[in-house]
Amino acid sequence: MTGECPVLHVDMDAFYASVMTRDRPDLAGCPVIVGGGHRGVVLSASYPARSSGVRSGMPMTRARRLCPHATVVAPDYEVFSTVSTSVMEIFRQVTPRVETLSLDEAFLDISGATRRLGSPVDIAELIRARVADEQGITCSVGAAATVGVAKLASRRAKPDGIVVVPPAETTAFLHPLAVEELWGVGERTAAQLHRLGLRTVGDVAHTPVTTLQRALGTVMGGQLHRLAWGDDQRMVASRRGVEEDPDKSTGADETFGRDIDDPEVVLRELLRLSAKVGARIRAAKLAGRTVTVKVRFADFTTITRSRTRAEATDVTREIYETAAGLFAALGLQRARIRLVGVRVEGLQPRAGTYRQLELGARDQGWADADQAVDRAVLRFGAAAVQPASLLRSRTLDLSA
DNA sequence: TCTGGGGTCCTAGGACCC
DNA sequence: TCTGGGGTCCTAGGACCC
Repeated sequence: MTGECPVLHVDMDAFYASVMTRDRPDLAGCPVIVGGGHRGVVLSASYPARSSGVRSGMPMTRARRLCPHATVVAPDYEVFSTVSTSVMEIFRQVTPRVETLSLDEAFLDISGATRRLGSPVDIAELIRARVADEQGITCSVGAAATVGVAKLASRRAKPDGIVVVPPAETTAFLHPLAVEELWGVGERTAAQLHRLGLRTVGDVAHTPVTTLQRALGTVMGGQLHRLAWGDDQRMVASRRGVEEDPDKSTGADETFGRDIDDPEVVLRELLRLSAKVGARIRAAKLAGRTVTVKVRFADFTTITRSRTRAEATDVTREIYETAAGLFAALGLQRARIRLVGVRVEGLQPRAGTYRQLELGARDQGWADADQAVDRAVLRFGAAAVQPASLLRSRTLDLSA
């Protein structure tokens, strides 16, 4: 059976909450919620908090009501990222075939590692022991023949466990599960399936694929039907270096502390977000052609407007001017705005100085300004450079 | 004091080209 | 004077994931 379950899915248990509290013995066994901001949501909750009904994604206000005694901790993404890097390194010492899904979970193809390290259960225990010893947090592991089943198995294993699903037991494992357990089935799709009278994965499996496709679309319908039979061809896609596998888009958005109806404030925020996105794109040596602005109104309705430029850009000023133009074209008359966002899509590698030769003298000035900002941020940190100064003076004041 | 922030993928209509 | 069809790009929205 060693060769029958070549895919592991490893998932940290309550990752953010575990990391934030591992050095706090006083909080062991206590309800802990990672989140914050007065308009925020729960990012992660410890298991004692979950037993009160707290879930990630839930508004903080509701979480506090459900679990008034919980300790609320602000997230520290630098620590999360450091722990994540170490954990992924443990995985890579087991097999080079690691597909990172997020900071706290990954697929491992262990088909080449069993001769050296033993059965899937042996390997899962090895990983769990090392993660616990070296990082002080627990994780759960699912083992199966395919990524889709391994992912469901690890959820079944939580917290702090292992579940192996051999191929012969796949349908017996899958079919009793609720449809919302399937990867890709969220609230909306689950409601659609319920309307068809389908509540379990087995129900989906025994529904003609054409019926599913009529209700959910060709791709989704076909995918769900295959998943319900544990039939998924997708292999573990070990992510290569970022050079070969860059992001397709990058963006930033921000919910205001309170709803805003002053266009000046919105524009200043668009500039700040454009600078943030521009800096990220330049750091990754990318450039993108499509700029998208997102606006969420007080009633939570959300719209996007995008424009594709003739040439890819990584220049903050160009991103900002495109974004500001899109926002102005909305013609909003003091609408109450909850959130704005800026995203650059269609990212492609930016080859060295090619871009700069294309620029006119004025634009070259903005690219130079960006480089000065990037250098200043590297030396003094992001707080040293206030993008708002760009807006007001149209020149870069490094003394700011 | 309901509802974050970072992404990916799919759909659908219209423009435009051959 | 009654009109094809395929392919690609662009835009907007929606669903989903962590």
